[in-house]
Amino acid sequence: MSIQQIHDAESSLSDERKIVDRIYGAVMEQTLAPMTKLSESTICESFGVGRMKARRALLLLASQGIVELRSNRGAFVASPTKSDADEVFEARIHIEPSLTAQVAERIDANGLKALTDHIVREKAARHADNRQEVIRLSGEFHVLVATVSGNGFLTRTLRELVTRTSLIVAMFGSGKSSCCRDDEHEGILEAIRERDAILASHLAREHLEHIRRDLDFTKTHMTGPDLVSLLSGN
Amino acid sequence: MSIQQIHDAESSLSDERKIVDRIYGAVMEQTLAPMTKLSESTICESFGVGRMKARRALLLLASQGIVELRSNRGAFVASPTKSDADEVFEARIHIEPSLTAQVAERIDANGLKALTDHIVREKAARHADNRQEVIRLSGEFHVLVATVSGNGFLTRTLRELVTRTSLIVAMFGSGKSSCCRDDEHEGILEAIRERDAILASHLAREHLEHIRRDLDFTKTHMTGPDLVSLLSGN
DNA sequence: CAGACAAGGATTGTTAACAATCTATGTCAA
DNA sequence: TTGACATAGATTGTTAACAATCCTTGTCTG
Repeated sequence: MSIQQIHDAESSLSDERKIVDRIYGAVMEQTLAPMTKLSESTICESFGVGRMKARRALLLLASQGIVELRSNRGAFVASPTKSDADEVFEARIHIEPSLTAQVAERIDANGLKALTDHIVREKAARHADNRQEVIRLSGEFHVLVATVSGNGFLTRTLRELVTRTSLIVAMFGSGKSSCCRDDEHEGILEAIRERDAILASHLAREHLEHIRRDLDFTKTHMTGPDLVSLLSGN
Repeated sequence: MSIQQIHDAESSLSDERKIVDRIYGAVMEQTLAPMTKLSESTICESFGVGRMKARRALLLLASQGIVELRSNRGAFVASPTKSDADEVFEARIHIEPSLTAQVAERIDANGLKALTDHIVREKAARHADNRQEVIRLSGEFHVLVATVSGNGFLTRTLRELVTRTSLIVAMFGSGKSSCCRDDEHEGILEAIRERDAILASHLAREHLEHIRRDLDFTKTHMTGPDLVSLLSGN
């Protein structure tokens, strides 16, 4: 009976949640590029769900700015503008330094282990030159900091911000350092481990500013270049 | 042609948006109490929309924690727990002081006028003893600060936080000062007007802590008391 | 009289068909 | 050859009917 209920909960609520999570993940590891079309039929077939579930999932993604719904045209992976990028980084700079400071003050052994383990995985992925894994883990580090703070609201908020950052990097990233440098994450972890809230906060802020500094907003919005390069490529 | 398009956009996308906005408003002025059932038929009739629009609106509200969807049971206005309240205030204390400081540094004449006008309306409502209006405007002040900062993401985030705070106050508010004291808002505005970022930040934080301090988590979750009082009342 | 049980009604969840819009292909004329 | 136009296909938006679950009410038994 309870097993049935658990199964029900997994298959009813989690259907949409599962779709949303998968698309979040694909965006975070930059498998899904901005402006990619997400047709209902594609999602229905990929996840084996009805059209209703697919539409609900797309609505949820749209409400979080990951997907853009155009009337009678369908859903597309969002393509943030420079203005969007400014908003996202501004929001992150408001939130993350303060949050990181709090984590440094209050973290317990479990939280510290979670962060440490994550850094290990991140280094391993970087060492193995697994680009997708590196990108995904780099983003997830920031979400993990929110998670160990124990604040569900901020965890959700950061998840959205990090995912949107991934889209921003896909749009405006300047090749070389298109993802977080792991030594910066390591530095933040060190500050947290030593309970140095001020340093942790400072490093978090600098880290965000480094990411933003590596963006290049001069290049045309990837709409043009992408089409042009595709056309010239063929 | 363009008028038609505008109308289309208003009636297609804005249908759900309109429903969501109205429910947000009702929660903010405490017309909608926690745990109130929001049946699909009610929403369909109230807004003159089909069941699909109603369900989509409820899904959006649920994704923002304003509404709770229970499987096969329907949608209910959320009833935050103490733990939820802690998360919301923690998040607000991370965001609002920093945001208010930034506003103090960067605000322009238009923004200043918007905030000043708002305070005037707030005082008028308080003077007229219009409780609902006072509650609504008190909450909206915080959203307005985000709005004048020009950051759409943070505006949306604060809108959600303020609305959830309204539910928290409905659950745990200790009668007397169940809403913001306007002199505190006025003080924050003064600090902003004088470009004193540090003071503005400090006042914003204290203001939030005052609101939180006036909560009373000892009283049972309003589920019990409400039912009991209703029963004894009849 | 209290509590368990069952039937009916009401509400939600799902599916399928229909309508409307957009996109792509092919045709025709300049 | 190029451009506009029309038609056919595909995709999205909407509605309505169906299925499943839950809640209420009434009944029956201990």
